[in-house]
Amino acid sequence: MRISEDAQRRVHTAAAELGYRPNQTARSLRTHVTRTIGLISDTIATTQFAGEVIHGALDTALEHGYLLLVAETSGDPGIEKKLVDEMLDRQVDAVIYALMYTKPGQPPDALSSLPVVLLNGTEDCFDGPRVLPDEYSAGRAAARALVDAGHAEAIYSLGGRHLTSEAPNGVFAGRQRMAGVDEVLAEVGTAIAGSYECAWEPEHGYAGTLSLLDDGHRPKALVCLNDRLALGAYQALRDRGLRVPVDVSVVSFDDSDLASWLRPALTSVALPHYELGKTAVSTLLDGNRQRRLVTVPMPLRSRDSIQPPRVP
Amino acid sequence: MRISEDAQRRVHTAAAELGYRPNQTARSLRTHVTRTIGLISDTIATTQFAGEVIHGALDTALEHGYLLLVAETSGDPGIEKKLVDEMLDRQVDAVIYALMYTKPGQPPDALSSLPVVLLNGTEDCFDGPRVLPDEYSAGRAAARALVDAGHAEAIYSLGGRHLTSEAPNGVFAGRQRMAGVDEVLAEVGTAIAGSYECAWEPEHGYAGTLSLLDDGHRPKALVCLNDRLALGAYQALRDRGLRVPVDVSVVSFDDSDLASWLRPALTSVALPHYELGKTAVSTLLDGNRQRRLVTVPMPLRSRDSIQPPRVP
DNA sequence: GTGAAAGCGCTAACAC
DNA sequence: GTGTTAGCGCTTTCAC
Repeated sequence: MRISEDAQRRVHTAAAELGYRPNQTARSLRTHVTRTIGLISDTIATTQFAGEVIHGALDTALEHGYLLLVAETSGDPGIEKKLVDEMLDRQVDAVIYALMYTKPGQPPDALSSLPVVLLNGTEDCFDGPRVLPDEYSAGRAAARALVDAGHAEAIYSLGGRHLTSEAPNGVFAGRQRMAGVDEVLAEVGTAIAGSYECAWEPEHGYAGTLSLLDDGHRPKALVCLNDRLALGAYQALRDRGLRVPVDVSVVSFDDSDLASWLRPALTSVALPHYELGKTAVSTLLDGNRQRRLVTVPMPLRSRDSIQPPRVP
Repeated sequence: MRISEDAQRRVHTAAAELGYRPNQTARSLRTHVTRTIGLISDTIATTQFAGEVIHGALDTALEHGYLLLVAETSGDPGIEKKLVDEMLDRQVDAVIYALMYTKPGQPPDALSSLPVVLLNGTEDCFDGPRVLPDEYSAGRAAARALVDAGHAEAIYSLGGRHLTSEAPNGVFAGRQRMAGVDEVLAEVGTAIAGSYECAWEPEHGYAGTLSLLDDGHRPKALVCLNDRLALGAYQALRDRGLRVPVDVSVVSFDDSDLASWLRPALTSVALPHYELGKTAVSTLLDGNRQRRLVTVPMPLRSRDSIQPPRVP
């Protein structure tokens, strides 16, 4: 100790008073760490998804002194390349490569030099951590909610696995959710009475519900594969004079704003956007770059759209 | 020219082949420019607002070789301070200080040293460029849509200026929109038949519509101050056996996803989130730091919720 | 015009 | 341990 404690303290107070902060740029040049994480997404706009993901990611990043460079490719490989280059130029420490919804897709090779976590990507050839919502358990939770209320018969699915001409195998979330639903129903000795396969948009929910009804089906419960489908279902049921939940119980997925806006308020299994963002960052920061799957629970949000089936 | 053109070309091709890119950190240390813009928002999550704003801001930023450091304060001054410090440490070139919805609020003093544009802030004591949606013209456009369809009588407002006990003067958007509506109606020699003042959430839209109806009012047209109120209004009208647009025409504001999901699809004056983001960045980059107001048009999106009034 | 050298603000390595 | 120095990769300045 060549300088006195007093002197040291005086320097520190002076620094604090002057508001001295080390220059991060200079520090980065020397150390090659920028304390900045890139968040590259295919689409941040269309859905409410992104906002919460960013929020969760940012909160966790900030706790560790990191900031987020956020960008969106719009699915355009040209933009993606430019974005990746710009981020590399700025020497981001790591990247979250996020997809708007759970589907195949993986980060470009240019990113292979740094830590990357794949958010929402089902591509299992990606050689690093992937974080995904636990869609299978979500399906189980939805079915459980119905079963626990006493439902067993005439349970229909609206949306199903999202089987359409463009996606003949459906979508990942659909397959997983339906697998969970089917399993729980099987466990209590029953099964889905019918499934209307379609794209997960309100108009198909409306059309699907009408088509079910007009084909003579009499659903006592509807598993809507997302809230937008449930919106369509509500409209159709009302048009046919059926009441939710008195005549038909409804359970759904996503827990978007819609779920709480609808009347009766919709019971829905939440897509945990915020947690997904948090988990992506903490997975990135835990130092383990090994290939693995990190799964985030999807909690059931119980509201007013489920009640025990009426005995005829 | 000491080196031959050929040598120069060979160097350039070699650089391109090796994928050489100048180190932005080193460059920044030397030049004090990072080609990075900070986007600080009070809330990016809750609303779909943020996604599109970020998208627009990013697109424009990228065109100019800039990237976006995105952060959210959650309205917490402590977080805000930390965020601002972190951004200052990283030497962002400029900052967009954005508010989730149009209201008072201004950037902290710590940012006064660099170019800032205030997005969605009504605080006119802020000494720099502000960008705001043109709510007044939006009000005019909504009223015009009704008037052009032949409406003049029994036009009610739902939501009004958002007069509540917490906000006794309402909100900026409400005051502006209603001013525009009132003016257009006055121009054609009529006026609002009544206004239901409330917070702009679906349940109030529902309650407000019912209360209007039950008080003996017979609206032929409803100006809903946002789409969520319109959702509530649709539910209430349906409950009372009134059809949109046959019995009641509806026009709304925001043009959120809801507007296209509702049946009949809702005519709504759009909040141009994407354009707001674009405009914020281009305003930031045009070099003019003077205090001024940049206004972004709100376009009418015509759908199926307006038709001429029935003659009794 | 062209080439060399200084230096941005910091930290890691190195002598003492 | 503690003080000094070299150098991160670039741009700008200044000699030539």
